[in-house]
Amino acid sequence: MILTENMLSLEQTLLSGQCFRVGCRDGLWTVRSGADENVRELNISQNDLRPIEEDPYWSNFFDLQTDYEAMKKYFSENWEVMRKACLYAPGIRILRQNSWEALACFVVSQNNNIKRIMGIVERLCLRFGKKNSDGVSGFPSAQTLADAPLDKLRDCGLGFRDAYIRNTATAVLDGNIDFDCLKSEDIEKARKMLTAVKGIGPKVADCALLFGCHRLDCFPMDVWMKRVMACYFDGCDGTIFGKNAGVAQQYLFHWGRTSGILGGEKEEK
DNA sequence: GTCCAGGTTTTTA
DNA sequence: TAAAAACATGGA
Repeated sequence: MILTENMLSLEQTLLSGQCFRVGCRDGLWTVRSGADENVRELNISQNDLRPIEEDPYWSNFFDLQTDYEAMKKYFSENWEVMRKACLYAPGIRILRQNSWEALACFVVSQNNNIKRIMGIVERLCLRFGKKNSDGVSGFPSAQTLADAPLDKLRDCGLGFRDAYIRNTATAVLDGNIDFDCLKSEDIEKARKMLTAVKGIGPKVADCALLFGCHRLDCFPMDVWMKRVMACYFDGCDGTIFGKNAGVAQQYLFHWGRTSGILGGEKEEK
């Protein structure tokens, strides 16, 4: 397979607010993913994506087995606004991230901005995560964060989210949150399993399901998506887009937030 | 100094 | 029930 930029754009995918352990210097992207000593690091540039195609872990991470061309075609043929959003950033894909890491990161994300989220997540990894053989710190385990003193968590910049992170970690340890269930259960049951935790509301739950469990039917409604849906889709919810609504959501979110169409600011790099 | 950030919980009317 | 306030933190 020859991966074109229309099939995978590192910038569009990695900076669309779905993952937080990512950086770019002089066109070289660094991506880290995984918990504790299982963390992996990828260094890659847009003009040579072969390391992704040749490594099963990263092929899966970037979801290469899923046909985004077909989804974009379906969206574009049925909604003129979707056609614009798909043309605006055709290289977006939904990453297959570690479920626990994604859930915890989106708990951090509430009432927060992406730059700060990235900093907090990095400090959590450096302070609490175990390193792999290359010395890269992984995302800390649920056990580690459940056991961490709240003031040590807060030192990472979590603010009022410190207890939310602990609650979430504890729920995972106790089996009240079970990722196998989240991936297979009825979507409403999965949502309830998540929102039972104090600190996880409907938006964070949907992000955890879409970005951490690859539940493509989930359609996180943040302030940007509410504006997009109100302005261009007669106030409908995501169900109009069908079983892959979450993918439509990501194209619309990125378009609405960074194109200036809604009067939004351009995303800083 | 004020406002905001891919929200959620708690309080108030 | 529904709307408003509170919640930490740092950058604009």
